[in-house]
This record gives sequence, structure tokens and C-alpha cells, in this order.
Amino acid sequence: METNKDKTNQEGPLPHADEDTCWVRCIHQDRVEEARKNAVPDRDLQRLADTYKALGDPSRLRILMALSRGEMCVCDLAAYLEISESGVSHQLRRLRDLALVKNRRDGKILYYSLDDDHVFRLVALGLEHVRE
Amino acid sequence: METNKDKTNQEGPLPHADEDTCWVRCIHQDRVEEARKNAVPDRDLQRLADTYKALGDPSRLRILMALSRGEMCVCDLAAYLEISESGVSHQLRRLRDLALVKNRRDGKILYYSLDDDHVFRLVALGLEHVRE
DNA sequence: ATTATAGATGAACAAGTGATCATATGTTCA
DNA sequence: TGAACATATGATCACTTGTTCATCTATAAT
Repeated sequence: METNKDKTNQEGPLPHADEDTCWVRCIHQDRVEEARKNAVPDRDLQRLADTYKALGDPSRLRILMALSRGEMCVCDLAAYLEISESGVSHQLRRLRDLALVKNRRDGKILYYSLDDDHVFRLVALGLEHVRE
Repeated sequence: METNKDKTNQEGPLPHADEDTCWVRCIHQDRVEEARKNAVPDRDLQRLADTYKALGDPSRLRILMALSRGEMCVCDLAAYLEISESGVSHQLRRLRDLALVKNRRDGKILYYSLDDDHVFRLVALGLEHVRE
């Protein structure tokens, strides 16, 4: 990679005549275009961002970590986190909507668990990065 | 703590006499305690949440994905994302503070790149989950 | 059928966040 | 030295998000 035609290479902001953005002053046009070519579709990007956003909260992370050792019900989680059951329920809904957790009913009680193995690996990998 | 006796919750089940939480109505005491025992320290937990929060934004994700193919300077990224350079700079600062990206200076220009391999794997793994 | 339990859901508000603008810094070149 | 360039930073504001309270649904027991 690294086609270094850079270094004092700029002879002007490249008029470029783009339709929607004509203000651009970009130095490595090639890299920008390669990035554009390999860009992820907006739908995936948004879902990815939503997923990470859901992981970006200590309470939800603690829920996921607790569930990585086995299923638990809402009031267990509330006891563990020391927050209200309603609060837990709201968090669980977000996690459920993003397919990070799933539940099964047994009588009155709903047992939550991680939806798949990706979730565990995602959290573990993040933790690895944080701890280095 | 919160000595709340919410909802007609009279004479809670499980007297239990826990030191720090006496309001808890929890069903699987053992699971809660095991979760507590394996809990991650608050410092790590917060850093982890901050890291994921930083990944929870389409613009920042696009920056990281673009950088995974090689270093780029601020104005390249601004051109690619079609947002202001100031905006890019703000995003880069967050990513830098969390050790997700690093930069090197070459004359006037600052080249940004991913800080380490974890970052790339983190994004890739998330994408894998989203796409299944 | 009535009551109790376990949880879900909606509204409302404080706190946090992203985008933008103006200004400040650091680097190169004339 | 000073102007131009590339980027950083601070302040502001609109918007989003987490938490809480109150209400609602579903299941089980009486």
C-alpha cells in the first residue's frame, strides 16, 4: 500500500468538481477513493454502531458478563446490579432488540442468556484491549 | 441501597440478612453471588464501556474502518466522511484518548492509524455478529 | 374470580453527546 | 518575521440516552 506520492505534493486542493461537496481539500485522493470503495453499507454500519452503543454502558456490560456464566432471571440481575427491576428490564429490552440476549419462560419467571457466542467474544476481546 | 419498599412488597421473601442490600428479592442467590465473585473491577468496566461507546457511532466506525487499510490524514478523513475537519478532529481525539488510534506527524500533516490490532479485530468481530 | 408474583412498557426529566462555529496552536515557506 | 496551512480545542446548543415512577400484562395459586 503506501503509494507515497505525498510530502509537499499538494499543488492545490484538486478542483475535483464533486456534485455535493465542492469544498473538499483532500491530500490523498487515492486513499479516500479506496476507502469509499471498501465502505460497509449504511445498514450494516448503523446496526454495528447500535450494537456497540448498547455495549457502551456499564450496567449492560455487567449484565452480559453475568449472563456469560449462565442464565439468570430479571430479579437476579436486579439484585446483582443493585438497580430496580424496571431498570434491568429496560436494559434487557435493548439487548434483546439487538440480538445480544434471548430469554425463555419457565412459569412466571423469564430466564435470560446470551444470544450467541459472538457476544461473549466481543466482550472478552474488548476487555483484553482495555487491560493491555 | 435505596431502602425502597416499592409496590406492596411486604415482608420480602428470603430474609437473608445481607449486609449491603436488604431490599433484594432475588431467586437464585447462588448465581448472584457467583456473578459478584467474578465481577470485573469498576475501573476496567468503565474503560470498557467508554471504549464501546466510542465505537457506537457511525462516523467513528467509518474512520476506524478507513484506517484499517492504512494511515490517513485529517483532511483525507474529512473528505471521505464528508464532514468538517473540525468534526473529524473531535472524533479522532476521542479515539486517541482511548488508545484506539495513534498519529505521527510528517511536516504539517498528521497521519492517523489504528493503535493496535485489537481495534481491527473488534470491529471485524462486531461486523460478523451484525451480518449473521 | 381474585390476588400475588414477575416482568414489560410508556412518559418524563436530568445528564450526556454530537455537530458546529470561532479561536488557538504548531509547522512550513517566502 | 509573518502569512498560509493543517489540525486542535473550547463553547454552545439541539438532540439522545439512562433512570425513575406509574401503569399494564401474563402466569400461578388460592
